[in-house]
Amino acid sequence: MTCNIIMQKPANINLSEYLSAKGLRSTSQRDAILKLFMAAGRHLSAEELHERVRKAHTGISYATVYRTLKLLSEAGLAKENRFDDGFTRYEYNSADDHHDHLICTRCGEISEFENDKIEALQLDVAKKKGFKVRNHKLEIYGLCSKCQRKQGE
Amino acid sequence: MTCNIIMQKPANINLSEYLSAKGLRSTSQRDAILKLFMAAGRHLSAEELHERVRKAHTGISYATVYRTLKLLSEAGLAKENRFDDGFTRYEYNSADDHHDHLICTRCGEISEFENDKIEALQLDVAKKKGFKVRNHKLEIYGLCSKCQRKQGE
DNA sequence: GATGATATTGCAAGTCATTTGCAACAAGCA
DNA sequence: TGCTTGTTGCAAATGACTTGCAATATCATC
Ligand SMILES: [Mn+2]
Ligand SMILES: [Mn+2]
Ligand SMILES: [Zn+2]
Ligand SMILES: [Zn+2]
Repeated sequence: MTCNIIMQKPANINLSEYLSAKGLRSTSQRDAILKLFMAAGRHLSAEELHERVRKAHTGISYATVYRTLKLLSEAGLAKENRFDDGFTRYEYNSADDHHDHLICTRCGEISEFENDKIEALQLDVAKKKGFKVRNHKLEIYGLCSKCQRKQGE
Repeated sequence: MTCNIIMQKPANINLSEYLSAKGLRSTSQRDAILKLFMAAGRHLSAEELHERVRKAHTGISYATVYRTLKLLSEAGLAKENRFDDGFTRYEYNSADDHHDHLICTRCGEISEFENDKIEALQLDVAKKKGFKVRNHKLEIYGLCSKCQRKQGE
């Protein structure tokens, strides 16, 4: 018997601990934003997250969403992605997760993949150039299967 | 006996032909910008190009550099790159050239590579998901060999 | 070579996502 | 409860890039 609910792997960071360790404060806004950020699917823009946040907790400002998203990124709870659509998208950063993205340019769907061979080949390439890799970004743009069918509509 | 001078492969497009085919006009600004764009190393921002252009031909505006860069991209003579440093960088687009980038986050050096295995594996990944690839972007960020030596300075 | 329709330019002003100054406010320790 | 200092909402600022517009230049036509 398996669990069909998609579970988010827990992050290796706890927000309240991070905050108090840094002399920062827990606020209802931060709690609300983190909660909705985790509950939401991945790859939200600040605007999309703000929209969800304001529905549940009126009065939370745009600026606070931005500031909190930056905080979460610094804390390691969020990861920033700049795809080719003009704004930054954030995704929940579960522990030790690395993946790259397939992005549908028609409907915006973003799917994820991991490929150890590609990762290894990247290191080979870098090694040949004496380059020390810190991070990388692989984005594949095109049409998802649904949108291929819809082509020509 | 080999040629040590790095030669730019010729583009498959000629600007004046492109312009007249589209009912557009050749101007001294466009000529100057293209000339300096090609002469310069790769991956220039609009600002960097404008700086070079204004040194040689006073009076050419920022807006014209931007407009010309967009024109060159549409003509297939330039390629836009959005790395993680906040602005668009353009590179001369020689015929049938595809490559990916290694970017030094300390000095900004950008080097290029091609790796057929990685390209093939990307297609495999996409195929498994029923995804039709249109283009992709692989950027490896880290430290170039020079900057590794300078670390700690 | 002069003419005229229209593309192009420089400038200033406008976009748009994101950031920031600031005064009102709230967390958390004493 | 009081007080220090971090946090918020709002509006204004940023900064890369774009655009409206009047002046100017190109080029097909005469
Ligand atoms: Mn992702
Ligand atoms: Mn390149
Ligand atoms: Zn799609
Ligand atoms: Zn370097």
